[in-house]
Amino acid sequence: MAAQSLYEELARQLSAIGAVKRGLARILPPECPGGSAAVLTLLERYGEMRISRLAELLAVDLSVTSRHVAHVAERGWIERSADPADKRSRIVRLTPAGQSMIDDLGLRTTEMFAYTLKDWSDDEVGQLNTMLARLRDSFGDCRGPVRTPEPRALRTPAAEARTPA
Amino acid sequence: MAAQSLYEELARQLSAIGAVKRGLARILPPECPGGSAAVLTLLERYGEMRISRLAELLAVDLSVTSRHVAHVAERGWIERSADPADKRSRIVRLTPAGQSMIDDLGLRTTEMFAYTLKDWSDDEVGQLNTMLARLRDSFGDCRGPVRTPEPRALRTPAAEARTPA
DNA sequence: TATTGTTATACTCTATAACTATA
DNA sequence: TATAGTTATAGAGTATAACAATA
Repeated sequence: MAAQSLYEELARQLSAIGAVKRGLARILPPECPGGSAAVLTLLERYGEMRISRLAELLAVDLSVTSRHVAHVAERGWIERSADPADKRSRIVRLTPAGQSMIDDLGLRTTEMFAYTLKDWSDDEVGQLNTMLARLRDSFGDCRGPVRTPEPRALRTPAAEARTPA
Repeated sequence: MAAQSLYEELARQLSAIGAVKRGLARILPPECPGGSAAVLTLLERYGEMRISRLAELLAVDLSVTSRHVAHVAERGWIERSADPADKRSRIVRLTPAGQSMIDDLGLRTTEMFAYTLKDWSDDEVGQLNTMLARLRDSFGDCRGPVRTPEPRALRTPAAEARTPA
C-alpha cells in the first residue's frame, strides 16, 4: 500500500512504456508481428501446450490467441495436433522453422537492448525483470466484468480468475 | 550491458505487461479511453503546451496526438487557443471540466492499485517507477527509420523530448 | 450444461501520406 | 523549403458474441 501520487506516477509510467514496446515491435520481421512472437517465445519457454493454456500465459482472450496461433501456423512455425485426451483441444508445438524464427527474434532483441541498455548492469536488468514479474503477479489478471461502476466495488471481484493451477 | 537471456526475459516481461495496462484501461470511464486520459494527465502535470510538445511527451506521432486532442476537446475537457507567437500552433489547456475528469481518473487509478498492490511498500512502487523512467530514458525514442541496421546510428536522437521542466 | 476452439464484428491505438496554413 | 496541425486510410491488437464439436 503506497501513496496516491506513487500510484498515479505508476499509471503514467505504464502508459508511457508503450513507446518502448513499439520500439521493440519495430525491429520484428514483417511476417512476425508481436502477437506471433509472443506465441513462439512462450512455446519455446514452456514447451508444447493447449491453446487455452497459451491464452492464459498470454493473458489475452482465447479468441485472440486462436487468431495468433492461426497466423503462426500458416507460416509453418508451429504445428497443431489433436489432443488424444480431449478431442476439443489441440496441442500446439514448435517446428524447426519456428525455432529458427525464435533464434532470429532473439538476435534482434538482444542487439536492440545491447545498444539501448548498454549502461545497465546485469543486476539492474534483472531487478527490472523481477519487479515487472511481480507487478503482473500482483495485478493478477483483474479481468472479468468489474467495470468499476462504483469504485468501491473493486474490492471484491475476481481473484478467482488467478488460480489456474 | 547485460546477458542475452536477461534481454530476452525483459522482452517477455514488456510483452506481458500489456495485461496490466489493459486492466488499467478497463476501469476508465467509457468516454475517456487511455489516449484521452494520457493527454489530460500530461496537461495537469506540465501545464498548457502546444500539440507538438504533447506529441513528444506522449511519444506518439503528431497525427495521433491531434486525434486524441480532438476527442478530448469535443468533450470540453480542454481548450485549444491560437498561439500568438506562431499562428500555425495551437495551445492546449485544461478546463475545469477536464480537471474534474482528472480527479475522477486519479480516484479510479488509486483505488485499483491500492487493491492490487496492497502488499507493495511506497519504496517498492517508487523503485519500479524509477526503473521504468530510466528504461524509457535509455530507450530514447528509437523511432524513425533506424531499423538498427548499424546500432551506432541510434546515439543521436531526441533526448530533448525529455526535458520538460 | 460447460468447455475448447473458431470466426465475425467492432473498438482503440498507432503510423504513413496527403493536405492546409503558416514560417 | 520546412514546420504545425488536420484528416483519411491502413494495420496490429484486443474483446464480445455466436457457433460447432466435444466433455
